[in-house]
Parts: sequence; structure tokens; C-alpha cells
Amino acid sequence: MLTDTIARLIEEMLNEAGGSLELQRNDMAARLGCVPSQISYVITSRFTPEKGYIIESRRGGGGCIRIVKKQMQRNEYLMHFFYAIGNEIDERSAEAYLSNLENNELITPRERHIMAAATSPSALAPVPAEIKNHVRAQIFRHIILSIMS
Amino acid sequence: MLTDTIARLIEEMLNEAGGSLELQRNDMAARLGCVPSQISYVITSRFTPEKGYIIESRRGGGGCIRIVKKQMQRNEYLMHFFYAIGNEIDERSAEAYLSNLENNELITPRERHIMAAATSPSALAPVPAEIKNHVRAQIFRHIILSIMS
DNA sequence: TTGACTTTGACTTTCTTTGACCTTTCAGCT
DNA sequence: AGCTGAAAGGTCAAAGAAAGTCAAAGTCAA
Repeated sequence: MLTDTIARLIEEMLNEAGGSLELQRNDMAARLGCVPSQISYVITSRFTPEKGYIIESRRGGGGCIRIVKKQMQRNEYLMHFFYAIGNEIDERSAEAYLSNLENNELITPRERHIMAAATSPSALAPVPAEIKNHVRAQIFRHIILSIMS
Repeated sequence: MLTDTIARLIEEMLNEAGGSLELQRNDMAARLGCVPSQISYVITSRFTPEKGYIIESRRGGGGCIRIVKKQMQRNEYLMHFFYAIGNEIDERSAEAYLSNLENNELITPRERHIMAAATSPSALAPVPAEIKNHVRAQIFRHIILSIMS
């Protein structure tokens, strides 16, 4: 069934993209050889809020549909991050984690900025180089814990 | 999308210029290879008063468009904190500042938690005692800067 | 056969891009 | 001072580009 094919495709893309994704309806419809409204149908019937998805969209030129899968329970997800961060983390990885958190709507853009500032190289400038990544991880992990409701 | 490109550019310039900026419509349009009215469109659709921007303009020779991101009271207040924090700060004082910030609705309760976590003794445990308060101040000040704009 | 789910396509709404035309300002000239 | 033309920016409507909506028709299992 067409609907299932499309749904599977979207889920796949969602996984690859790590839980959030923007797609263009016309584009996708053209690639799959179906009418655009089919895509809308799939999204409204399969990617509902009850199933843990958040949908946003913009019309007009350059418009798109944004699908976000709310991962597990928020706290589980945060716990996952907590462990993933580990005992040391460099700035690049920290940035990556932050954008992941933001994309999954676990933190706001502003909170992301705050966290980025708290773990930035310049904020940690006075910290001895040998323990810098350790301190960064420490701060990061404490922050994660603090937003676990 | 053109609109987004222009909006991003303006925001960037605005940040660099510290919140206020004068631009020449024709100039900018020429540089970006678009019609001048596109610039007007971007400004009226994205830099609205509701979003905290003030727009003024002058026609005629040497005319220009002035964009101001108003948040001055806020920023000034934050700047006051920034200087008040100084080069070192202990945990008690940090807490006091944080509740002050929250009471003045410059940060949300959640953001307060994040900041408290980032500057908490346990997060900073690995930092040598002699520079702990210095590092805390550094982090705090960077966070303050990150929410100014 | 009925009812739930799919598929399609016509029509609507929203946002973007462009261009023609309007208004304001300034500098230079009487 | 008053006029004039060039140099800005302002406005608006039309065309274009997406996405949304909804009802009619199709499908399929119970």
C-alpha cells in the first residue's frame, strides 16, 4: 500500500537524521509518483502527536514540512545523553550534542546558547588544559541532570 | 530561499554591530542580486515590532534603513550583572544573582536551574580550588553574554 | 453490504518574488 | 527662496511556489 511505503520511508529518513527532519511535500510526491496530498494524508494519519510526533510546516516558496519524533520519554533520552557524554568531552562534540538536543526540542534555542556559553573554550579558559575536557563534561552532565524534571 | 538568506544576513550584521544597524536598500539588493523591494519585504515580514525590532528609514540621497533590536533595558540590566559578577564569584553569590535574574524575568526558572547546575560546586569539583571562583565567574559571565541580544 | 481506510484532484490559503509606479530628500542652480 | 533632477526608499498588485483542505471515488476485509 502506498501509505505504508511512504510511512516507512519517512521513518527511515527520520532515523537516519536522528529524529528530526524537514521534507518538501511536492518533491517527495514527485519522487514517489503520487499526488502531494497523499503525503499530507500519511503524515496526518501516521505521524500524529499521540504517537509522539510533532509536525510543523510553512507554505509558499521554499515551504516545507518538519517532523520531529519525540524520543522515548524525555528523561530517558536525557539519561542517554548523560551517559553518552562520558567523562570527557571536547567542544565539537558538545556542540553536536547541543544541536541534537535542540532538534529534538528537549531544549530551547536560548537554552542551547546558555549551555554553549557555559561549555565554551573561552569560558573554560582558566582551567588547566589537562582537565578542561573533564570539567566540560562535568558541567554538561550536571546541566543535563538539572533539566531532567 | 532568498528571504531567509537576507534575513540571516541582516541578523548577522545586527549582531556584529551590536543591535543596531543602518543599511542601504539599493546597495544591499545589488550585492545580493535581487530587486530592492525584496529587502523591504524581508524587513516587514521578519523584523517586525512584535519581534522586538524598530525600523526607521530616510528616502532621498544618502537615504537608508535603520534597524534596531530593542532590548536595551534588558541588555543594560544584564550588562550591569556582567560587571557586578566580576572576576571571581562564590556559589552563594551566584545563587543570589540567579534568583535576582529570575525575579526580574530575565531568565526562566528552567534556565535558572541550568545556570545553577553549570556553576554548582559539584560541576566544578575537578577544578583546582584556587581558581574555582574564577572559573565560575568566567562561566557565569559567558552565560550572561549569551542571553544578551 | 457496510464501514474503515486510501487515493485523487480541484480548490484554498499562505508566503515569496518581481516590477511598475509613487513619495521624499538632497544638491545644485537661478 | 524657489525650482529641478537625481537618488534614495515606499507601496502595491500580479505571478509564482508551496502546503492545506475536503469531498468524491476506490478498495478491502468482516
